[in-house]
Amino acid sequence: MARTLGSYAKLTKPKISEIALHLFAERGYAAVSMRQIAFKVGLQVGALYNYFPDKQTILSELLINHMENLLQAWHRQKLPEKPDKLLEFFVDFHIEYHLNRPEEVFIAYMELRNLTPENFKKIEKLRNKYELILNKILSDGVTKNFFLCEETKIASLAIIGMLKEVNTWYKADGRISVPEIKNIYQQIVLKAVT
Amino acid sequence: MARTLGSYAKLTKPKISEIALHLFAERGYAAVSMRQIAFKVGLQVGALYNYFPDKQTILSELLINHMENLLQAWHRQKLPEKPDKLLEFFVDFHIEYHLNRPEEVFIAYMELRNLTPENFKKIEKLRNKYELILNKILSDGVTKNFFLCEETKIASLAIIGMLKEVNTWYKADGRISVPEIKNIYQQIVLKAVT
DNA sequence: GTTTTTTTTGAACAATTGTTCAGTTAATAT
DNA sequence: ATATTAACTGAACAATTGTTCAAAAAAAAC
Repeated sequence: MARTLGSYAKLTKPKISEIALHLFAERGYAAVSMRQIAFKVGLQVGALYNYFPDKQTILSELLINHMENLLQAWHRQKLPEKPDKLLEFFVDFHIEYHLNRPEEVFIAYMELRNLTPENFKKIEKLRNKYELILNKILSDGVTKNFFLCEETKIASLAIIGMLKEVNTWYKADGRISVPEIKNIYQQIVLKAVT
Repeated sequence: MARTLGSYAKLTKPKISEIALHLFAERGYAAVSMRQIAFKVGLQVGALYNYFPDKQTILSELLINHMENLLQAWHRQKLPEKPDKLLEFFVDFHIEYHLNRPEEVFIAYMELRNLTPENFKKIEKLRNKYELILNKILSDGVTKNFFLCEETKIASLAIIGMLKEVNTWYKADGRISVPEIKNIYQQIVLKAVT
């Protein structure tokens, strides 16, 4: 009878998301207009509304997907058993994953404000999940007498905070290579909880 | 002859800055209009332009003042001599200063993007100055055999990163008091470089 | 009270915003 | 080929944006 759903759409929607990601990261959500996105995709503004009900949904989908992908990626890893090796592995994983997705990472904590309360809560939940992964590594390590740390909750936040910082200064052509960065942070983190 | 310059202006300009600070922190620079600022100050839009040549200058003044005040505050401190005590003092100072100015801190790294390249460089320079303070504490401590740390530059960034994180989760009515937070971070930081 | 200057108003400017939708084009299944 | 629907255009909507400026108001010096 007729055309099947989503022949072009299957290509167009990801393209919109991708371009929106670049623009949001570069200029900030509020400073990017729907027309700018449409132009870069090669469409007129109206067409965007075939794929997203409004501007905000473009952003919230990006953020939610980012967090979900992060969690899925972690759970696909084969984890070492010894707590100290596991902590090193986490540091490694975090730096690797986040340095490979600077734009997602950037907007993931720059543009939270522009989410509806509902979407904001979704992100917050996913964040907590991620933070709990590290928290568990630490508390398990404490139980097994590998680590010494009274406030594992705060330590988790502190560690994630300092890992996150890497994204703000790392330059691919910089003085220090990624493996070196990982090493340095592994040492600092391990010492901090030993 | 006539009216003296700045009778009301001396009150009005700081008021504009203060209200802009609140609004920028709450909604983001791009999402706040000059009319919204004017309304909260109790003026018409046009009047704002007696005090600031444009919207961007309101922001850049806030950010530059924030960084300059931070550096001045540090140099007013009476510093302990022993490297480990000095590092503890820095942690203490940083947390104290930043927790007392959550809005300045927030926009100081959320809204950098909205500065002209020129103003951006100014801020970057001031940031480097602050970071060098910590870097010097660490390298002095290494020289005097108090600390063990190969990459003091990166360690500085890592430490500031993890201290900065406090502002994102601290709640005045939370489980943990400010002195406790300071203690925990002092321990983590000290261990990380020992 | 008059003069002088600061400070504010209020309206206007052109440009841009997110969103809607009737109508057009294009692809695909029959 | 034809019918059907997916995909997109293009124009319009009302609202809002930063900024400007002549004119009015308000305050202080004389």
